[in-house]
Amino acid sequence: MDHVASSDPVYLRVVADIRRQIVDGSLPPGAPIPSRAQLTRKYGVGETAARHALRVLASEGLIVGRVGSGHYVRARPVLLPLYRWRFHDNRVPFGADLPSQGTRTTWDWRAEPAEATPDIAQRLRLKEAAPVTRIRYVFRGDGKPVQLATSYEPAGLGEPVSDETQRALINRISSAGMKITEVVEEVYTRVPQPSESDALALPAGVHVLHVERTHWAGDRPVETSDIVIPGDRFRLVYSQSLHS
Amino acid sequence: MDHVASSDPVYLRVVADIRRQIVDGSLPPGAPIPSRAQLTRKYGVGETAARHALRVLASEGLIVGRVGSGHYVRARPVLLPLYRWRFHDNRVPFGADLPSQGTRTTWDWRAEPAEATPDIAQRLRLKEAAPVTRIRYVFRGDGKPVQLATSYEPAGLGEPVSDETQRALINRISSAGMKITEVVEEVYTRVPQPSESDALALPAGVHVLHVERTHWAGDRPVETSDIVIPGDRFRLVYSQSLHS
DNA sequence: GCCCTAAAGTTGGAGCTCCAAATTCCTGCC
DNA sequence: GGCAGGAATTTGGAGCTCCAACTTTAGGGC
Repeated sequence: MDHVASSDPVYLRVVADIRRQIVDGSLPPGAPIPSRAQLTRKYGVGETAARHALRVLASEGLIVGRVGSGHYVRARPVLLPLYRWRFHDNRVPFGADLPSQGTRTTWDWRAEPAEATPDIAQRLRLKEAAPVTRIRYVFRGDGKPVQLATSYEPAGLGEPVSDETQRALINRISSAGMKITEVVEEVYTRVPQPSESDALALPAGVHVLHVERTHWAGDRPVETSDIVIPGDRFRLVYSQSLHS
Repeated sequence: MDHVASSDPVYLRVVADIRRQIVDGSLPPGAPIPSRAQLTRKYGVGETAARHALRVLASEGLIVGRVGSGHYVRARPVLLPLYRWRFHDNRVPFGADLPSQGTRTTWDWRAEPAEATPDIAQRLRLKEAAPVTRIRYVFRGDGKPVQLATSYEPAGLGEPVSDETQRALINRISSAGMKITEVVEEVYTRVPQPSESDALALPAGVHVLHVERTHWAGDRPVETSDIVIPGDRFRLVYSQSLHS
């Protein structure tokens, strides 16, 4: 999952190892992370690498640094609940332009049980061949199909959004001057309400995630998924392309 | 907006200055960022600070580093379209427990025009007193009001999601074993489809953002907004508490 | 047993350096 | 004029160091 080649930067080796321990539970919430000095000894790396590793993990939200004390696994790791997300495969294979604002839009969808392929399983953080729900959409602009979309989600998440709901969403969004393809699949996940047992006051809040694969007409496929938070109080981040 | 106090780390000074130039356009897409060596001279900081600043900006997605060449403003900055987000003020002032799964849930909402207070304006990245839409929600669990929510969004984003739509969403989400408060306001923003003029193949994808302020019953107010992307292909990130 | 103080440890900022790999640019040769 | 090759830059990894601010721990005195 995390495989880091030996040719990769050493700090990534450290990151991957600690992250693995956090995810698999050997480092439970609240557990202290070895200090900079200890990491240099343990992994035989320089202080720069140890530092960099800790900074990456902290920026990932997996650990928290407390000045004078140390780094700790976040008391309420925000990682796990977010493993239930949805993967959306979004295609525009017709070479057609997207329907412009005001175009009458219709669509059909059909949900069906399926098994997670290795590809999908990895993205949804499920085991291979785990039960998933595949939802196929055909979007039409003025009657002409302009977009095919296939969405995968872990089985049991519930019924897909109904036709009316989706219509309402699309109408709302297109009235906001955005395009139809902005209607995407999303998974709402909430970290439970914060309590005083939290190591830090940070968590809480709502996470809305989306992973998307887009095949644009007349363009090379781009498989990305990014989430961006701008501004000075926020970190602005994007993920890398899924495939190169 | 970006104001960085003089007591703040110097690398943040550099970050803020370059970010400002990118956002206001003096550094247009594709423009080269001064190199490490130049930054040290220009700002009178050490190489570590210059480096750190560039890394932060790169991790924010505002610039791209090309080995051997330099750092450049991303051809398609992902920052601007995302400034249209929605702020959600979420309250549970009744001391009541949230309705558990299966509880019958009803709610009312009312949208009204308003002017952005300094507080809201800052979060929505609008000018002070800019027109916004305030939407007030009352959520009821088995008839008893359990949650008040106030949502602010830039005016003109479109009508709020209708009652039926919201009902459908809530039903869907609660059937997935999540709680009612997971129904949040979201803003869909899409970066235009990538083209070959992009400095890098990265952009594309969908951003779903949410800023939330939660006042939990019997708990100190927590004002946070976080977005998390787990896994090895993703950076996992959260923002800081909005206040302290 | 308790409290206060001092020492030790830890983070995070900041400085400097060296190097490999990649890009750019310029010079000189044909 | 065109091309090739080498020099100069630049990024990104990695190493080391010093220090202020803070936390934790340990010890000594009462």
